[in-house]
Amino acid sequence: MTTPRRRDAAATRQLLLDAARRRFAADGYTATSVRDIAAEAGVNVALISRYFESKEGLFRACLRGTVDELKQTAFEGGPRELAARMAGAHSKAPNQLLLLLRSSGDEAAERIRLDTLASIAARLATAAGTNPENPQISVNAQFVLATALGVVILRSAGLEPLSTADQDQLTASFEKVITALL
Amino acid sequence: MTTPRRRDAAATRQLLLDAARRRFAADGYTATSVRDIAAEAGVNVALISRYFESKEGLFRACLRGTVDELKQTAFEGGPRELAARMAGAHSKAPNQLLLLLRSSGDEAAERIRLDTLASIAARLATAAGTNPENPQISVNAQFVLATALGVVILRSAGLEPLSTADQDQLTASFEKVITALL
DNA sequence: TCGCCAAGTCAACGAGTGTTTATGTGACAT
DNA sequence: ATGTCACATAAACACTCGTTGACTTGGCGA
Repeated sequence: MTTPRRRDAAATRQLLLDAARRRFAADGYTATSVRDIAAEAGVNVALISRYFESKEGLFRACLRGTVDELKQTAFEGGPRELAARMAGAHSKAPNQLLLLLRSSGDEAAERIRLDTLASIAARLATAAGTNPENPQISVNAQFVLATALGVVILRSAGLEPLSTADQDQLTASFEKVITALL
Repeated sequence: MTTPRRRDAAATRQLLLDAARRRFAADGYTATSVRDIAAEAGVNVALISRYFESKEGLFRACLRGTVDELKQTAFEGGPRELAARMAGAHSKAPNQLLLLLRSSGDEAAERIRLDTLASIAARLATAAGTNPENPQISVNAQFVLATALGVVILRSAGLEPLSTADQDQLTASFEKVITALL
């Protein structure tokens, strides 16, 4: 095992990715400048273009990471487990979900965003065990997704008492929505 | 009745307001430039500063209009009426709700935004007739609001089948959420 | 009819944007 | 110890942003 190098391309790349995810999720794409990201990461601005080609490239890389993480999370179990998992995602990694709502104007990124959202809703519908062919069920599953996203937004906006609600309260509300819709 | 004047300050002011509402709601605050708004309104850019003092002033004016309209809409009746009213708002004036989610970075506007959202949730809770002192009820009411906002976002993003769902389908799903939570 | 003032136009400003280019520099292989 | 090259930096680029001031023009009152 080598001691951490002072000049490590992979490490600084990761620093940029982490900083960008936080900034993009918090302030949105256009409101975040590459200088903001570089400053938060503690590296030089030019490295963004070097490692990610462009600001859009950096955003796509952030999105790719989020999509990968979401693909790994399993949607299984009854409504109670599903609700608990959702509430956990809110307190653990709210940035992941927020990022899916940030529009960049880039065509490719927008398609990834939409496909990911649709995929989550579809997995929700099938996990619920209800007939996925029923169109009303699809709408209901996307309603559940809408609820989860709306909660993330309102919490990040600082709306009380939602933003300080503990995990049990979130789980209870989520469970009611899920059982009612799926 | 006078013929419409070619140079009408009030009329051009309204043109700017309408264009700004559309643009801000669709693309967000920072992603929308004053030149975009002026072009869509068909007027000169300098008139924004003249009539609204600044871009922030124009945004505040848009927000004020939305808040006024929302204050006039009544939240009364049973879950079915509430659900129908919500579904109607989505097909009629989605921009109004979207605008409440657009952050401008301006302190005053942000406070108006948050206060309005909290007020809607509170009115939802009291309209449901349940005990508003129960903290879990407050969270549930804000969950209903979160669902409504999430649906607006997903619809504006073009997520199928949600964005092409008709009013009856939306009403049915909203009703399930409302009865489950309130 | 004509002067006046509100309504609208135009060009420019400084600040901030994303990106690139030339230059520096630290750490490993020899 | 030193040469070398990937890693990093700083300065500058061209461009867009919001805003401002001087200018023009249209339409109503006298």
